[in-house]
Amino acid sequence: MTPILNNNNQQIEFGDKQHPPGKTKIMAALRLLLEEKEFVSITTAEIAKTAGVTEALIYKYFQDKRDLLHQVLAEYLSFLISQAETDVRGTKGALNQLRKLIYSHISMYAYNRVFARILLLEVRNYPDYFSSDAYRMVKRYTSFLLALIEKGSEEGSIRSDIHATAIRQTILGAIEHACLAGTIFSRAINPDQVSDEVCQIIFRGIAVHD
Amino acid sequence: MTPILNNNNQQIEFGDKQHPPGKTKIMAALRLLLEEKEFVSITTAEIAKTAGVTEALIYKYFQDKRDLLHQVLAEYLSFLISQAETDVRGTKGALNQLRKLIYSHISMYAYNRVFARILLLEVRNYPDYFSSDAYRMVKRYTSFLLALIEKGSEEGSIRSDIHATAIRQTILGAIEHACLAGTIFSRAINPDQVSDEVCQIIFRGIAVHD
Amino acid sequence: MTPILNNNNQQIEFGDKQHPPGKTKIMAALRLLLEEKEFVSITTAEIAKTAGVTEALIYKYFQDKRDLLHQVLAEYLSFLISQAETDVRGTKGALNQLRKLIYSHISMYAYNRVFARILLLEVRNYPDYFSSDAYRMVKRYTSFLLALIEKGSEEGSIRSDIHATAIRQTILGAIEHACLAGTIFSRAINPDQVSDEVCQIIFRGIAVHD
Amino acid sequence: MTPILNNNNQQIEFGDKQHPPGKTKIMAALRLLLEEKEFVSITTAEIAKTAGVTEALIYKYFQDKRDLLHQVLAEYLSFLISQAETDVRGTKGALNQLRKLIYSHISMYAYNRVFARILLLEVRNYPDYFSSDAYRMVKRYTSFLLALIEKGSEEGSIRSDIHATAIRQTILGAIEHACLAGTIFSRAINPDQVSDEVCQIIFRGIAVHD
DNA sequence: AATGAATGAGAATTCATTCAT
DNA sequence: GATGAATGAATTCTCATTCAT
Repeated sequence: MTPILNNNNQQIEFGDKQHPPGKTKIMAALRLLLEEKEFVSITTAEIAKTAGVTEALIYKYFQDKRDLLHQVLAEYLSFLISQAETDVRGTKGALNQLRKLIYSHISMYAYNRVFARILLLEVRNYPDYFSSDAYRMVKRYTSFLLALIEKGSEEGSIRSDIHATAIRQTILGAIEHACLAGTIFSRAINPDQVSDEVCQIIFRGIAVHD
Repeated sequence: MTPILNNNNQQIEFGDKQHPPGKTKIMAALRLLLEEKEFVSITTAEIAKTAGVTEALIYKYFQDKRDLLHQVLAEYLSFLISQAETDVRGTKGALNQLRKLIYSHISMYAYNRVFARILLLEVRNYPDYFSSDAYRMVKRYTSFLLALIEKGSEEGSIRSDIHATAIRQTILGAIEHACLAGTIFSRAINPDQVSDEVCQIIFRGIAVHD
Repeated sequence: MTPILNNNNQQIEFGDKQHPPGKTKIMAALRLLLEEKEFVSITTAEIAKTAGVTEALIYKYFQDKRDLLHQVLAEYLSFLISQAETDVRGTKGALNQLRKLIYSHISMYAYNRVFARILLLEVRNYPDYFSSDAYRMVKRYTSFLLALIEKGSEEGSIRSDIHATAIRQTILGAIEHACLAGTIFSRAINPDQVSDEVCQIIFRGIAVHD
Repeated sequence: MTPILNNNNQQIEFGDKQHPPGKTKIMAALRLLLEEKEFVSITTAEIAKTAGVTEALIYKYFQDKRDLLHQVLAEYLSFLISQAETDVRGTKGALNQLRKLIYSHISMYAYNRVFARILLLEVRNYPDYFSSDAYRMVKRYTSFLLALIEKGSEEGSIRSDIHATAIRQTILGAIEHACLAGTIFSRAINPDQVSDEVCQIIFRGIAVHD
């Protein structure tokens, strides 16, 4: 089993539990298999066998193998997004909100290695990802992040002499890079430490100011 | 033809011109094809045809298709490394050296899209990359970067209250993320602008200090 | 068609008719093709074409080309074994039973050249045969033969100053060598004559006793 | 190194030492490789590498890969034949001569596993063997054996109511089968024991005579 | 006597995918 | 909601072999 976990390490229940059992089993099977190998070397036969269904059933619920991957990713993203919204609602001040969001984002990778694998390594190489629902959700998430940065600029807590998009880029890059090695080499990621480091650098810079 | 270009957009000549002609043609063919599609959808038949040799010759010079990819990557990396060494030699002060290096790194991606494709998108998903010579060169490059950051800390120009590795991570993450979109969507990357943005944020932070 | 024949030249019906149609066709196709050429020069494409199925189906039912060969062999062996059991049940005295068994064994080769080809020429060179089910059946058969010889020794009809295993070895060697030339050069094997010769020599020896 | 050994475990020197060094090295390389795997899974590239020459050189001295195998076999056979002639010259009485020959034949297999592999497992499946020089040498050897049996019949020491060819068949079959298992599973063959067993059975029969 | 470079042609095997039931 | 049977189409990789030098 590879359930989806929140940043208290608790298993998430999805609202979309209305999946037929076969579909649920297939998605769980792919999640399980992604713990151990890359998507390309997972065959539909393997997925079906792990799920305890026939290969044909995969094509009942998913357009093709990549669509399955994207739907699995979308489930994770829907959680990440609702988490981000909750975070912002429960915090005051753009910088604090940003810090909270960075922490949640890193936690998501830390507790859901499969999510990290998919988003950081598996989907990007193939053009079809960029027209998937999952990608649309990513855009939604990053827009949300951008809006937060812009709000910070207006507030006066975030520098306004740098493009908000450049700031977003750097934050996301820092997060991803910090989690990439852990993901690739299956090493533990410590969300507290990593988010502190990222925030220190991004918020205050590395140069010694005099 | 897809020659390797430096940051003045000039074609690089490799010292290792001692390749047999067939090998050179094969590597050039892969570079050319990578301009237009992902590695997985490039067939060995296509590579051979483009190179004007037979498929079998690929397997004389490369262990398999991925080894070819890694060797192509290694050629780019050998240039990136020598460039980094030159940069540091020609500049004074860790921060300035770092800025120069960031600029060169981004330029390398900007002028050699194929290099960016390979390093940012194609090799990471497959475990065999991490035991390749190319990966060893990447490690060499990042060690070099780390040493530079440590030197900055000693000099007093770079904060020493943050792990040098965390700083490196953030820099590399920022660079990669900044170049990733351009690489994926084949959009131009402006090395001056991108490196300025990255340096502003990383060097000075995003928070308004009072 | 290359059905399996008993020593009255009658076609054998297998109990294991529960094969899916494609699997049956593939096995029949290989039997047919083995009438005319060696296993190595039979391609999977040829097998599929002869069977009227696609090559891929072969790999649905068999692990690889050799596994197909082993499964075809196993079908023959399952018949040989049941034949041997029948022979022994219907005859009295170890020597007579042995003679009957030798006759049946030689008949099996005589009437099923493909079986002879496979067992005497095709499987032995490759180590994987020795971990196949087919090989396990051969062991079962030769154990049965050994038990028969031991019974003869206890009865007093077979010399007990020679290892039963040595006797078995010599009998099997004599049978195989006698059938080998016929198999290789596609010459008819006369079961009556060959089994008489083998039995005369093995049972009574070649030296003139005085 | 895989030299050819006689039945005193001494290394044989061939008269045909006039081979050019490359040819000798290639034949030795094949002998060495055959200690560990089947002929089909030995590649010409491997042979060349082991021999320390280029693949092209193999085709200078041998028509093709199988011709190389046959020439290696022929060297062994030339020794077996001269050994057989020596044996007969030094012994009196057809049965004694036969016994000596059986012993030498088994010793040859016992001390030269590669020879056994080639003759018992590798050459038979392929029709081209039967038009090779090596096969002609085998025929010469078996004719020699047949003549010996016929001489025994005339002498009165060997039964004349059985075809000499049937006797020869049984003897060769017994020897081969006795050595086959040892060859396949790389188990030691004890020439004294095996030849005793074979001779006991073949010479005196297995039935208890009253 | 020997080599470096290159090839032709196949050949097994893989895998996602479909469809009738 | 699910399956058993079968396929199409490709794709990597292998390997013996050749030839100019």
